[in-house]
Amino acid sequence: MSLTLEGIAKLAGVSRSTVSRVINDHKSVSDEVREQVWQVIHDTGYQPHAAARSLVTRRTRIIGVVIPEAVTKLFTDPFFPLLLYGITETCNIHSYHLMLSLFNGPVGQREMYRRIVGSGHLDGVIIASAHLDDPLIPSLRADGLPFVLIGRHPGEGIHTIDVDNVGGAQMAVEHLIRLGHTRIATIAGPQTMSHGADRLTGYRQAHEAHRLPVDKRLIVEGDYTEKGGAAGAHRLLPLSPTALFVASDVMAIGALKTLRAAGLRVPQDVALVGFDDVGVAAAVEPGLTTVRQPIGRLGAMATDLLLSLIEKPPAEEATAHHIVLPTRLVVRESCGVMR
Amino acid sequence: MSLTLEGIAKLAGVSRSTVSRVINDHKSVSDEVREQVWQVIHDTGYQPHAAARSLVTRRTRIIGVVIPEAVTKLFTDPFFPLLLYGITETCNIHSYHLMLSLFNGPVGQREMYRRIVGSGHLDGVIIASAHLDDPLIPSLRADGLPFVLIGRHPGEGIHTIDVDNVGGAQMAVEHLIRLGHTRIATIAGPQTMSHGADRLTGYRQAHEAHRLPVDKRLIVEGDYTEKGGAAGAHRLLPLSPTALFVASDVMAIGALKTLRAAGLRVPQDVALVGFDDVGVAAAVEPGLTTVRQPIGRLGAMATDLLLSLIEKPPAEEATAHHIVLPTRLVVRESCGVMR
DNA sequence: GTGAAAGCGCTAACAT
DNA sequence: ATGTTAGCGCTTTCAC
Repeated sequence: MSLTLEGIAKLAGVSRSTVSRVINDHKSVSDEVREQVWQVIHDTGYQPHAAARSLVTRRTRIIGVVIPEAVTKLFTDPFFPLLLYGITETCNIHSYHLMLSLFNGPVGQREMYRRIVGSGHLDGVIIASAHLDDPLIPSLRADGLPFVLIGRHPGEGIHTIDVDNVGGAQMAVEHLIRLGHTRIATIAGPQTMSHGADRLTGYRQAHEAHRLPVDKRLIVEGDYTEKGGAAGAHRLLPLSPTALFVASDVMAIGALKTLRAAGLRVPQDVALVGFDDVGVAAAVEPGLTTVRQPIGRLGAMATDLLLSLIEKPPAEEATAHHIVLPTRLVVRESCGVMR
Repeated sequence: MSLTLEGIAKLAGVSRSTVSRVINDHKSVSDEVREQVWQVIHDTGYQPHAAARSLVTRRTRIIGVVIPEAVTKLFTDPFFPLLLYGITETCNIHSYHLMLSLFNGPVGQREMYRRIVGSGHLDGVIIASAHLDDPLIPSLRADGLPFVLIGRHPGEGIHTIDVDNVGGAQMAVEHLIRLGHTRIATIAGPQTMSHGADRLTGYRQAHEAHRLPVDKRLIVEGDYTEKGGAAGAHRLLPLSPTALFVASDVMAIGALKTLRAAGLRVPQDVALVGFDDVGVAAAVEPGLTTVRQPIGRLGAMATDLLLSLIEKPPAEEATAHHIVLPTRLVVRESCGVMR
């Protein structure tokens, strides 16, 4: 494959420029010549050299996906695989490539960032960090590289896309309220991450909407691990809530185990709703009512948005997109009916 | 960042070549000048343009990771996330980048392959396909692009790396045999994939080693899904095996459910050993004895091997590497002791 | 509609 | 030890 434009040109009996025009689908080439050149290209299996092309077009057709905090999340959570899947699907459709960068937390992040962004490898970046104050974000803005953030962010003019964490949580808790529960506890996620904060907001909004007071003692914060869920449930049990809204899949598993160990039945003794980051909890506990999130679509839409940003750069300071994908409640027996 | 070598050269009062030498750490530059140039580079935050560099060096410092059959596996199986994690770790250490390609099975694979490999984007590729007859492999060999296959492959001269599926399975089954079991059934994986075949081989070898006959009816094939595991167990129950070796994590969960639904206790009625693709089954069922595989290290070592292939191309037809990482048996109560 | 020629930013001989 | 020069393979004016 050390065939170049020049080679094709010779074989087709035309000039480099003509072959280039054919490849890039320019108008001004006679149908006859175009046909012929394509023939040669196909016969030889020629492919233009990406680097050479990038050098002049300043485009690579590569987008980056940056996932900080890989260690902790990647194993436990099928969120990232699904997200990646959605992203690659869309990349495949549009003939883009995907460069994946995983970090182990903030250490060396700054330097990694420079390596990734500074080398000009990327046309744009998807950041899958829900940290509300991620240091990458100001850097990216400064560099003027198109990027889309998965999650929410307080900053201005940042394109974000997220599943509806607030709405999902609210739906879940309202469901419990409608079943008659009034002492609904929650094991929330980390409040420094947007989904953690949002799901708690939803919990609060549900109470407000139904004029139910929020008992702060019924709110504990977990860390999205099974252990955290178990510990959270442990702290909540003495307060004898009748229902429990757990802000993540994996924590729900932990909470379930604690409940069972305490001899409590679900939903007879404690009703339970989880946030289904993708089905782990539901797989373990088929009866679990959960909020379902379209993670694959999230990845796909993030990519679509990014590509549109890349291909038609928005007019100076056009307003940023903030896409929110609806979540839905999958009701199963774990909520029971309040006796 | 539209600063170029030329710019740095001017600022430092030297020529392009000198700056280039400094960047590429060539010997022949006076310490004084070298120092000075680095200063300017740091001050300006200059980074060489990757495409321009690649165009002349014919190196991109990007490796590809190709995962066919993404749809089916990616969700269910934490194998890929862990593998990716190991790979990125190693890439980070060596300042390589990772391009991820996921396919949905063979459709369009050929064309995707050309896009990925033909464009010259990649210095090498890791193929995470255990299909014994993956069509990518001959193509890659023909192209002369360095690649490492995760899994096993019948072809000559192919660098492969895998966890010890045969040994792990054999260890697991021998453990059951030592506990006194003689009717050990297995739910095997797909026999068209190397790990599927290998784990069954291990099962057979364990029997041979202990001069135990293999009852073919006790071997059923699953598809690595929970459903497949449940169905497999269902087919095996009438044959009343005293022990069960399940060739995958997820299938073990399915099998467990079937056993329970049938009112059978583990290990009292049926002893169980699983193949822990990463802990899903063990998480669900903490008492489950499993074969543990070092998937993260698998990714890391695959990358190390690939990079060494890239950086010092082996002498014409040096013998290929076939690395096998040991697995170990994590014994928990699910094996019980044969009464 | 087509070709000739100028570069994109870098590295690597080749001079000095 | 440093500068000069010639490309790497492509796109893109600019002529014709």
